[in-house]
Amino acid sequence: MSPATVSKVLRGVTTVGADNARRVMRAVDDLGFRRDPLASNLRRNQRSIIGLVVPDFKNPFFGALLAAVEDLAEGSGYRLVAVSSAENAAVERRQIEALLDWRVAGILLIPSSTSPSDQQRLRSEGTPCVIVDRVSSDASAPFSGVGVDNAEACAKMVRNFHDQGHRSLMIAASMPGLPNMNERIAGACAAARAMPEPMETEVLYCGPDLAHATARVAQRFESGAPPTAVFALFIQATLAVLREVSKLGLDVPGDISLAGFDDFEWMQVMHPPVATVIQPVAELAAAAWRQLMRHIESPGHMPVAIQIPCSLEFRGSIARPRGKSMQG
Amino acid sequence: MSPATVSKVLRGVTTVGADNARRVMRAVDDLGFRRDPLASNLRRNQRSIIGLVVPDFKNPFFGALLAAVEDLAEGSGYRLVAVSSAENAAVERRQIEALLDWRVAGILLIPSSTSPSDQQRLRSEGTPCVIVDRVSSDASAPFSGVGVDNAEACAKMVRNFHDQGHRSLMIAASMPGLPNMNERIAGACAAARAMPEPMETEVLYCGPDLAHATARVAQRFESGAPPTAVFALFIQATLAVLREVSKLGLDVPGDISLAGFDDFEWMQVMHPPVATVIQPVAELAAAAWRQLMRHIESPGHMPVAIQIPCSLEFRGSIARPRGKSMQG
DNA sequence: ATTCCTCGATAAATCGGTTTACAAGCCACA
DNA sequence: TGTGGCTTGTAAACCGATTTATCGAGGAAT
Repeated sequence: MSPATVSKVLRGVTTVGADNARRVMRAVDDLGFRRDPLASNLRRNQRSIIGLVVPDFKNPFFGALLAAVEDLAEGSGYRLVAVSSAENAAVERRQIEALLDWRVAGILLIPSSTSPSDQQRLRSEGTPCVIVDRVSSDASAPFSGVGVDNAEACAKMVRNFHDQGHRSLMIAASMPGLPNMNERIAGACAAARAMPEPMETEVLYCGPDLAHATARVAQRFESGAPPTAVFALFIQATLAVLREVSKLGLDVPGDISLAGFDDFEWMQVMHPPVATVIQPVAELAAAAWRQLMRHIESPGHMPVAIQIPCSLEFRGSIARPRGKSMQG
Repeated sequence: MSPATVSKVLRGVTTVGADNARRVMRAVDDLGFRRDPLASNLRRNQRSIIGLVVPDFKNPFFGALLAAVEDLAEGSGYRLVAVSSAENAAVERRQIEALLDWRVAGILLIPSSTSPSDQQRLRSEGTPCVIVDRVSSDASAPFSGVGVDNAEACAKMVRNFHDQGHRSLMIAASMPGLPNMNERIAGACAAARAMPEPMETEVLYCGPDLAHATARVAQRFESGAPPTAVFALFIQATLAVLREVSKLGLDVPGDISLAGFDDFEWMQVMHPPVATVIQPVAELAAAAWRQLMRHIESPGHMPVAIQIPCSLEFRGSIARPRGKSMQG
């Protein structure tokens, strides 16, 4: 029995006799033979691995994205290899190099570095790639991007603050530079400016992690009159605000109304539950996957930019500020 | 210039002339040549991939474990491929099969299925494997296990409840069957029985996810007198208890004291902050990695069981029950 | 009965890199 | 000068699969 015949049977090619096929199958069962998909890919020169670069495995938002993409990969006969860039440009570069070494069929990248030169270099490698979530709105971007409509979602949230009577808003962002963060800030500020009654807005950059965020928020709250509303644009800012507010003995939403970003399970368990912008993780993953498949199947495809709308959950952490009646 | 020479240079073999080595390096730089580690492994018959099977990417505890293991892998020249079993025995089996197809050098498994037959089958494949976190205390286990000292940690927590004056304790577990969950329950119950004054303990099985847990906890709280203390043994139970307690207008810790398991960022932000058992993720990952390396390097190695102690954080969610003075 | 055609099975080349075996070059020593 | 040891470079086999080309057997047609 020749290896070619075995290979045919295992791939389900029909040009093999029924009795011979049965013999092969039995031998496979008996010997516990498993074919090596890596060796197979080597010969076929057709790759079946998709790389996913995530900034932080500990963030359940990225965890959910990872789980969704893994499902899609399995459904399309691909295997997913997820790596973390640890929010670090150097690590990200190294991880992408490693994926390239593996000859992945494509890369889904949630960038942690903002440097466009890195993306240009990746572009020149020729491996299909789609930028996810942290999409730069730059029209000359080398890759397709799939993100959410950050500006519109934030505008809606700001309008809600305004309609509830808030006139002073603090926007708690992470660091300058992340494209989606910039969109959120811009969307929120633009909406505030467009309101019939002016809203005083300030942007507080809170740094990359909970420790920095807590320090920055504490510093801000100690240094002057706190705003009546806080819009925390990422999870650590939400946590930092909650911590500092409770430390100062302030009441949510009595003294300060709060909105967050992303829907984490604990948000609904707080009292009051935390209002938030919900990014549709499954749709995000599905759209990103679709784009990547398209780029893999037709390599000449032009990059496109896709924005998916978010939904908003107005929960108990937002209320009218003290002293504002329903009329005012 | 022959491929063999190039290969030698790239692997850093010394039997190649300095001038020739320089020529190769320059050509590599110019052509952007990258060697394929997969093809390399194929020929060397020496695998450099470690598989990690995790029950749920959305749980930050597993996310942290994944990040820690990824670091260790990179440090040892291995590449990590993380897959999710979605808390589902069939998916877990499929994922393990896939890793075996890849000829991984070893597997770190956080089991979601409790069936020992699956582990026996895996054992017979010969691929080194270490069970992490959900370790069965069974001495005849086919693999080394690295977990935490669940029983002792839970006993300490129960002792603290007792010393604070609590005499009725509800233990909120996930589902019967998970080994670490059983250890936690057993440790807590044994400690309760061993107290000088008797503690009334009940075990509530809450199911796999937040929806089930919320329903079960709600049902329990509606059906009879609530306990003065709740020990939630997994995150969804903690969240469910917090939600139901707040829905019923009860006060933590005034009406009910609460302790959780694992340290999530939001726990310190709640008011009161949630007391909890902290599993040392980094140590867990390091010990598991060490064991796996040992099994890979010396295949005949006997399985061992390692337990790492946890630390406890007694936070504001635990207090003396109402009506209990400091004296008793 | 011979030729042609089709179908199923096998041999051999291939993917990208490693390894073994061997040949060539150089120097020293008798 | 011839032989032996040592270094350096190359040819060829190989890892586990797939693919192409080839080949033989059997049936239909002449």
